[in-house]
Amino acid sequence: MSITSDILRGHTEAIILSHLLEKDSYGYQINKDIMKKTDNRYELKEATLYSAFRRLEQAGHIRTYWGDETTGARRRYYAVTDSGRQAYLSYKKEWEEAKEMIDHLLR
Amino acid sequence: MSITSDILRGHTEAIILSHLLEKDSYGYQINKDIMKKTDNRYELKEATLYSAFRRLEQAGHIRTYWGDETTGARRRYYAVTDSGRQAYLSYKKEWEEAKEMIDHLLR
DNA sequence: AAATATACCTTGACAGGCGAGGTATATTCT
DNA sequence: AGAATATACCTCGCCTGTCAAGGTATATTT
Repeated sequence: MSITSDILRGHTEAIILSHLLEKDSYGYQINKDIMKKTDNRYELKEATLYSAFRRLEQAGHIRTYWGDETTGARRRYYAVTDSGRQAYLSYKKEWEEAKEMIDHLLR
Repeated sequence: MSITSDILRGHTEAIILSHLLEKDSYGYQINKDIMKKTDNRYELKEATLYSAFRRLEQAGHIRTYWGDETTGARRRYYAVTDSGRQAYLSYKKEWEEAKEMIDHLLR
């Protein structure tokens, strides 16, 4: 496993929540968007993405609904819940703290 | 597993290398030092610490020697090798990049 | 007709973190 | 003197997030 993967580990859910806070979206799109946002430096792998969706839904942080496409493949959309908004803020705070700590420890 | 643990995951080796760059040290001491450095907000658990030592030694990033204590329990000291210095710099650079990326994705 | 793009999903392996347990020596407390 | 604590080392086996590999279905492009 690359170092990058391990450094990014644990941020998946926060990244998804953050992205969904902008607007509801679906798996395939999120995957593409993250790659674009990072200039292809980071790909949120599909298997990782879907297992994160399951955890987030299980925790009540997101809810899902099917899109009403009349053409093309069906899309399962995800939306952040109130609980998800809270979780995002909590994650964010934790990240700020962790960032400071790691910076300190790696000095 | 707490969120913090997952966020910290993957930084263990870098944290150890960084610490050893200051001065050679041994397991028990490093464990205490990290706790002190972080105001007890983060404990590098012993099992985690020792498995990281094994990996670092395996990779040639650290070498070990026994202390010459005439009293108290014996101490196994660890020292960073040239390869370890390189690895530290590489880790550090990756961290700076990852940090920027996560900040961007969590915006 | 075949290839590609869009879109969903599951399974099983892998690796790092760590709880729980173990050993041994020295010091402090009652 | 005996018990408890601190110092110091270590291993085993579970847990969990990541991801390679595989699968399905529809629409478009070649």
